[in-house]
Amino acid sequence: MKQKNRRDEIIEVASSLFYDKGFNAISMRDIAAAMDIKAASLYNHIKSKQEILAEIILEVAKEFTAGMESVVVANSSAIEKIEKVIELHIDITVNYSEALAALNNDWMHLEGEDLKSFIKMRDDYEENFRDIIKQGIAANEIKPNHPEVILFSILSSLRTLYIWNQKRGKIDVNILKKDMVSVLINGIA
Amino acid sequence: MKQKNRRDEIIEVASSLFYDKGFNAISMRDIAAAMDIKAASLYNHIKSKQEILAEIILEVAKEFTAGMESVVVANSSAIEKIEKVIELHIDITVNYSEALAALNNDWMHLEGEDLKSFIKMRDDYEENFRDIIKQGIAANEIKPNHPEVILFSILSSLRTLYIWNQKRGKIDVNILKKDMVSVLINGIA
DNA sequence: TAGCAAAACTAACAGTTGTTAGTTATAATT
DNA sequence: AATTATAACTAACAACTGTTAGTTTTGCTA
Repeated sequence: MKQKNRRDEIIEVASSLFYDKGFNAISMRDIAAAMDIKAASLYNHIKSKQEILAEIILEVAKEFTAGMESVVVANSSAIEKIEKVIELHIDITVNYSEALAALNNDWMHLEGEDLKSFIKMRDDYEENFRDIIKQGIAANEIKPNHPEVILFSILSSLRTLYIWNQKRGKIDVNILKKDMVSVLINGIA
Repeated sequence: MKQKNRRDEIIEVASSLFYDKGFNAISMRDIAAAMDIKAASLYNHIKSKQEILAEIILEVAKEFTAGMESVVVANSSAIEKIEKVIELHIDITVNYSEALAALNNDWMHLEGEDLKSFIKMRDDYEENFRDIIKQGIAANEIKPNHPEVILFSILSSLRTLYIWNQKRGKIDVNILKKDMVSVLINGIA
């Protein structure tokens, strides 16, 4: 098997640079400089700049897809499922905080098959979430507001958590889970 | 007074191109092509690409600042103030949907004084919002969850509203206001 | 110590970037 | 009809982009 250490290092360094300025503002020479090598040397380990982006984004996207699938098949109430989704996002945020910036802001710079499969994963994910909410409304667990408003209110908070979790002194993960579940499900008032 | 029509047109076209791919992925030649002129001609109306970005972002940022200031001085309960902030975001989203993409995703590409004043406006805005929440907790209007969690849960939803409001068939503004207030303040359960 | 694969290097490519200088066309005003 | 401001144009710049070809260094294994 191909040795992967150096390649992973490139992807990690790139993630961290993309985090601050985005994919298009970072050049291959920037990535190389951050590793104290020359840009051409990167190509001993990776095929293209695109490949780096795809690697970063699709790895996390697959985590979300897998996590959502295990929530969907569980035998739980809608509210319990939403709690599980909230916890899923928090766990991924803690483990992949830098990759999440690329996933949120640079996915549109993916190309070809990578772009297509990202969009499919994202749409499927949202559709699963929407179904959970609709079932919750049908079962009188969830107030009958516009499902789309509920979906995007929760999902927006979860998707941008990565910004806040590093901006302010990191809140303990368990307190964060408890408080987010409380705020997003029971409201603030 | 200098005639501003053509200049505004450039900024509008640029906004719309930045919306899809971000500031760095759009060249001056792209903007010019979208207006059926040559890139060099743009410089009869604007000083630099940076100026376009600053114009787009700072105009909306000032709207938020002004709106928040009028909420802060109002003689209302914390919950009423938060309702007003939600409505402020929805109104701005409807009127400036394309500029909001730049504000959210490309603010870090501002430079010098523009960057400094954007960050100051953003920090002040968040600080005002945080204070409203803290007052609400102190007055027993708001449940005593971590103020930062409440702040970012609401603000994340509001800040990314521009994506959803165009993605799905636009929901009527008044229904949107009612439902968002309901979901964000009273929760979904 | 010799051989070899991994991973660095230098040099260069063709294309793109934001921007400037200098010039011409357009259209309104005198 | 002549003047003038506005806004377009062509041409070019220096710097930067992702990437490649070919070469040298590095460090492990035989």
